[in-house]
Amino acid sequence: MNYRIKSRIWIEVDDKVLLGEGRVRLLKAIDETGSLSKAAKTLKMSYKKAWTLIDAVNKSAKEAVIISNVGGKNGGGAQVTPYGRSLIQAFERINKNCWIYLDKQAKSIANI
Amino acid sequence: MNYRIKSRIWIEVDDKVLLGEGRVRLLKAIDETGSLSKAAKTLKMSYKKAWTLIDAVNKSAKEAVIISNVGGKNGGGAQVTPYGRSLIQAFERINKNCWIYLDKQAKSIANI
DNA sequence: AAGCGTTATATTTGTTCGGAAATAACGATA
DNA sequence: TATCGTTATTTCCGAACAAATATAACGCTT
Repeated sequence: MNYRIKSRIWIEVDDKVLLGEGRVRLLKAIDETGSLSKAAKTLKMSYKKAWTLIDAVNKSAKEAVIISNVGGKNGGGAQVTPYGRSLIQAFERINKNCWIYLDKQAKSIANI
Repeated sequence: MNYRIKSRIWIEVDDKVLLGEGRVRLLKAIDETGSLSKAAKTLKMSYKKAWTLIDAVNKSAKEAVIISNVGGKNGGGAQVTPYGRSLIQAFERINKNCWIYLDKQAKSIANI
């Protein structure tokens, strides 16, 4: 049979979700655009959803993952901290390796 | 930091979900009780939800995962096929190994 | 033929979730 | 001080999802 094994992984701290696939995607978009609203637009998600996700990240993280500035030049913006970037990097590396492992496992059960 | 990496995996066939954690739990309960309604009761889920899950499994599977008998002695019942059992076994093995892998990875990022 | 316990299915009711929109707050800039 | 574009937050509504309820179908058992 032609099986495929899919997965969702996420990082928790103190039983609270810190980072999942959606949040990582959003953080990367923020890193590229420098703004929460622009990031939401490029991901075709509502500003509210983006804000809610970031709010949850901030409530779980013990160290700042993004810093946001309200008002000021161009109205403000948001930036991913170096800590945030290293988390993103770690997540993506682990996630990719997980896929590779599961693809291998899928082949191993192709005969059943 | 004290990170934990959690996961959800599922098996797809032709882009349709065949088995996930919930369905495996249900199938195991059916295997133990010999009945869909009894399985639903032990898992504290509504009969309808259980039936919907099994219906989805049947629609995705090319080979029978469970066989159900309606009417007759004791009103009928449901049984997991040998194919279903081997799928359950494979799922649980792969899932467990996935956890082990992710726990290892969590330790590897404890310093960030 | 009636009763029973099950699978199978439809219908209704409740609950949660996400999007849309409106509004406030903010601080550089002009 | 007025403007601007952003972050921050609330309210409302509909849709999607889950649960509860009701009912049909079925075939052994008595």
